[in-house]
Parts: sequence; C-alpha cells; structure tokens
Amino acid sequence: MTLLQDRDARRESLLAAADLVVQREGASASMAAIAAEAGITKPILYRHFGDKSGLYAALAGRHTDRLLDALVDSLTGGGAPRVRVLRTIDTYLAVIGTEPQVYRFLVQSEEAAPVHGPVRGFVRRMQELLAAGITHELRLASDDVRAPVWAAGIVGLVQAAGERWLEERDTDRGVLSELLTDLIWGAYGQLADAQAIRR
Amino acid sequence: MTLLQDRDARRESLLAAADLVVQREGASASMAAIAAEAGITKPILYRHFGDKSGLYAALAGRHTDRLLDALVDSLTGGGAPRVRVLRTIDTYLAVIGTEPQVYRFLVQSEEAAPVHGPVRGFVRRMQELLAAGITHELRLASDDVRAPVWAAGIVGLVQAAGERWLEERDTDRGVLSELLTDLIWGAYGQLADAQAIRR
DNA sequence: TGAAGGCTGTTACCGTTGGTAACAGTTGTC
DNA sequence: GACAACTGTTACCAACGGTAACAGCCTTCA
Repeated sequence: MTLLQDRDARRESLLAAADLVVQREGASASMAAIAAEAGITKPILYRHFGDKSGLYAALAGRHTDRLLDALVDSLTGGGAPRVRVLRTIDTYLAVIGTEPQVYRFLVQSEEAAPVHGPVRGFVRRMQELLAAGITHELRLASDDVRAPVWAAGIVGLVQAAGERWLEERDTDRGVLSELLTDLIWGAYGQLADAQAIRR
Repeated sequence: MTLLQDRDARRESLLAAADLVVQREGASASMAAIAAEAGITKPILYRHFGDKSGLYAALAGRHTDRLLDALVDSLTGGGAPRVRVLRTIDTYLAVIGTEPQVYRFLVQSEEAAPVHGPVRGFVRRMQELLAAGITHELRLASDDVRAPVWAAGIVGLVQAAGERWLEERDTDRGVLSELLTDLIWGAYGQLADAQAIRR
C-alpha cells in the first residue's frame, strides 16, 4: 500500500521535474537532462514511463486532464445554453492566457510528437461532449452528421481564435469571449433551421 | 546560368526523393535514407538545405504553396461571396481528401517540427487574406478586431471539420462543403449586424 | 540469526542519427 | 599545363534514446 503511494508520489515528482526542464529547455529536452533535474539517472525514468513518448504523454495528459475538467465544469454548470458556452470559452481563454508556455508545449511544441496523443484525445472528448450537447439541445436525430461536424468546427474555431489571441493580445479576454460566442450563436441558429443530414 | 538551372533541377530531384521517402517511412525518415533514395550521400543534402529542418521546410513549403495557390484561385475567382467561400472550402476538402498523407505530414506529422514553420506561414496568409476580404465586404473599419478574429476562427473551423472528415469520411464532400458554408454564413450575419470592436 | 528474493539505484555500454571535416576527382580558365 | 572552383566521397564526432548488468538495501521467512 505505502509502496504504491511512494511510487505515485515519486512519479509525480518526476513529472514535476520534467515539467521544469521542458519549460526551461523546450520540448526537445533530453531524458538525461530531466533525470539530472530530478536528481536521479535515466534508467529510473525509463522504469517509470517506458520510453520518452510515455513520459511526454504523461506530462501532456496531466495538463489536458486539468483543462478538460475545468471546461466540463464550465459547460455543465448552471445557466442558459448561451451562458454556459460563453463561460466555457472564457475558461478556455483564461487557462491558455495564464499559462501560454503550457499551451505551446501541448499544441505547437517543436519536436514533441508524443504529445499529440493526449492532445488529440482531449480534442476528441471535447468534440464528443459538444456533439452530445448539440444533439440534445436541438433534438437532432442521433445519426445527424451535423452535430459532430459542428462540434469539431466549434472546437477548431475557438482553438484557432485563442491561438491568434495569444500571439496578438489585442483584445480583452472578456470581449473576445463575447465575440466568439456571438459568432457561434449565429451559426447555431443556422443549424437549428435547416434540414437534417443523415450519415 | 546553366549552373543555376542545374542547381535548381537538382534541388527539385532531391525534394522529390525526400518526398518519396517521407511518404514511405513517415516524417521520421533519416537524412541518410533520403540521400540513399536520391542516389547520393548526406553532405550533398546538407549543402543544399543546410540542415534537416531546412529540407523539411522546403518540402512542406512546396505543398503549402501549391495548396495556397489553389485556395487563392478559388477565393478570388468569380461569383457571389457565398459562392466563392463554398468553392474555396470545397477545394480545400478536395485537396486534403485526395492526398491525406500529405495532409498528415503537414499537420499531424509525428516528430517533424520544422514543418510547423511553413504551415504556420500558410495559415497566417490564409487568415490575412480572409480578414482583408471580410473587412472589405462588410465595410468594417481597418482597426476592427472582429475581422482577424473571425478570419482565424473560420480557418480553424474548416481545418478542424476537415480533419474530422478525413478520419470519419461519413459525408459526401459536397454535402460537407455546403454544411460548413451554411454555418459560416450564419455567423457572418451575426458579424454584420453587431457593433464594431476596435482594437 | 541469516539466507533469499525483490526493489532501487548506478555505471557503462550500444545503435542510430544529425552534422561536419578533410580529402579526391573533374571540369573550365588563363 | 597549372590553378581554381565545384562535386562528390569517406570517415569521423557528439548527442541522444534506450538497455544490460551489476551493487546495495530492506523485507520476509525458515
């Protein structure tokens, strides 16, 4: 029992060290450097994470899980649909705006392929969540392709607008959240009116 | 003169060989393998492209330039704005649907960071093009942030929906193009009505 | 008590890869 | 015919991911 606790605690401390090195040296940080930061040697890292992609996946998963939790809370909290969407977008922007290095590690990281796995998983889960919400909210048929297409689109829209905002920072976060929500709501009406498209 | 021609022709043949190897072995192809495919040795590659990221950037740039040309043609061709947007989206989907390996090399390539440069350049040019078009079409003020935000969003929306479509292939291309155009048009109206947001 | 097994940690090594220095052949020029 | 410039090669280096083999330590059980 305490063994497992020790193992988990150790794993956490290793991830913390890896986080440090990645923030400092970028995603191309070497396993030896991470091991040195943690005060141990390479084989221990490999015993814990299998290989480099395992470590990076764990590192990324940690962040995506946290982000996903925050977004799910925002989306499933109280309020009218539009309020919930606005709140979710604002939460997303708040997180990436507060920790841009983490964001860059996750989506733009030069030379960090293993990260793609967790990130894709995160994006997919977000899409599924939205698609289910849309299907329910608009009372669409369960095989109407428009829900997943729209869900994928909205995720991409917010992600791209957020990335641009990170680079430019030419708007208040709240204003941007409102603008994006407005845009989405306009298209939302479009979706509600038209005919079903079965897959 | 003929020297430059030779050099360019050679460069092209090297890129073609690199293309082959990358399609076959993925983006983690080694420089030695590419050199072997081209029938020469490593230092020649390095003399032409500087380093690995130079080669990959050239390779990616080739594809993004081609794609950008096709999209610009579609977008600036004749027809009403909605027709031009529909045509552009359809062109995009046609290209990525026809050459999914190229698409994956460009945006999902495991372990091919240098590619991000050209791809980001491509995305940025596309965003600027759209932002200018929107500003002009809706007669927005040149410092209205909504145009670039919206442009970034629409690019992200189409990209994300396209990526999902590549994985699922659960709709006809034409139907998807129409659906995306409808969605965008709905938001477009939203944008036209609201107040300006100056940066 | 003491021997055996498993866990934690290390050193030292291997194979591959990106990248380069140094050298050889070839061709055009004065 | 010497010389410069270019094209090409071999042979090497450094760094990195990954692993085998060994050493100490703590628990467990006869």
